Amino acid sequence: MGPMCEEGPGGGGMHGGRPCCKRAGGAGRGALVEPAALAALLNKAGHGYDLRREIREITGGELEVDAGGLYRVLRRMEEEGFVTSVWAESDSAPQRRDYALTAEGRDLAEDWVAHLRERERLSGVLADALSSALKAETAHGEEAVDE
Amino acid sequence: MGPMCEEGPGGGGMHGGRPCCKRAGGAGRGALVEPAALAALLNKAGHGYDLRREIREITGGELEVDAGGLYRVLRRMEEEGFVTSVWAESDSAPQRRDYALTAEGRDLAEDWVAHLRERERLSGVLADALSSALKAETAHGEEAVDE
DNA sequence: GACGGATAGATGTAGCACGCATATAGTGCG
DNA sequence: CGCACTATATGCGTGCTACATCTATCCGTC
Repeated sequence: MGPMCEEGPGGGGMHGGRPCCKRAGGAGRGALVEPAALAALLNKAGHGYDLRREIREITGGELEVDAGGLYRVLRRMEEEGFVTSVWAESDSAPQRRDYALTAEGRDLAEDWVAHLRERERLSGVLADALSSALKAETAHGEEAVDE
Repeated sequence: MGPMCEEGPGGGGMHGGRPCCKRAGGAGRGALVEPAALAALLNKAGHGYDLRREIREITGGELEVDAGGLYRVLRRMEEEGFVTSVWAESDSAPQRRDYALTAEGRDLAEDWVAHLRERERLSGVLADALSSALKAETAHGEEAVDE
C-alpha cells in the first residue's frame, strides 16, 4: 500500500491482533484514485505513468496510487466519456496513451470536490465522537479522578 | 442508502450519466460502520438495534447505518475479541444481545481516531487540489479574464 | 382472533474500490 | 545477454457497503 498505513500517528497495531488499518484496507479510505486522477489531469494532461507522478506531487507524496488501478480507472472514465485518449505518436519510447479531460470530466471533478468535502466532514464528526467518548471514559472510569 | 447522497451540496448528477456518488457507492466513504459502532458502544453499551439509534444521534443524524451490516460488524468484532455479548435475560421482549466493549476494543477505538483523522486530512488535501485546479482552469481558460 | 407494524437479530447477494502479483514490450546500460 | 526503467494492462483476492429477505416476538387495533 502507499504511505499512510505505515506512518500511522498512534502507531496502531498492538492490541487485539489487527489494527483498524486492516479493516480499512482495500477501499478503506473511500474512492481516491478517480478524484486523484482528475486532479492530475486538471493540472497537466499526459499519459498514465506521468499522471501517477503528478498525483504523488500534488498530494505532497501522501498518496501513491497503484499503477494498475490508475490505468483501470482511466480506461473506465474514458468509456464513460470523462476523459479522452490518443496514442502518442513518438518513434522511440514505449507506446503511451495521452489523456485529456472532457467537459463532463470537469463537471465530475466538481462533484468530487463536494463529495470529498462531505467525506472529510463525516470523518471528522466520527473522529470527534470517538475521541470525546474515549476521553469521557478515561476520566471517570480509570482512577475516579473526582471531577 | 443513508442521508448523504441525497443531500449532496452541489446537487451532483447531471453531466455524463453517473455522479461521483455512484462511483463512491458501496464502500465509497471508507469503513464507517465499525468506528460508528465503537463510538456508540463507548457512549452506551447496549444491543444492536439500540446502538443503531445511538449512532444516528451521535452523528447528528448524518450517519444511518444498515441494520444488517451493523449486526455483521458486531459479530465479527466479537470473534476478534473487541466486544463481548450476552443474551439479555428478559422474559418478554424479543431476544436481544447486549454488547460491551473490551479493553482491546477501546484500543481499537483509539486506532480508529487516528485513522479517521488521516482520512479526514487526506480528503481535504485532495479536495483542495481539485478545487484549486478547477479554479485555475476557469480563470485563464474560460474568458481570458486577463490577470 | 387475525393483521400489520415495531422491535430484534441474521443471512444472501451484488457492486465498487483497492493492493499485489504478473504479463507484455521497448529502451538503454554494462 | 541480463537488468532496470518506462509504459500499459489484466487476474485475483479482500474488504466494506447497500438492498432484499427471513425468522421471531411483542403490541395495538379492527
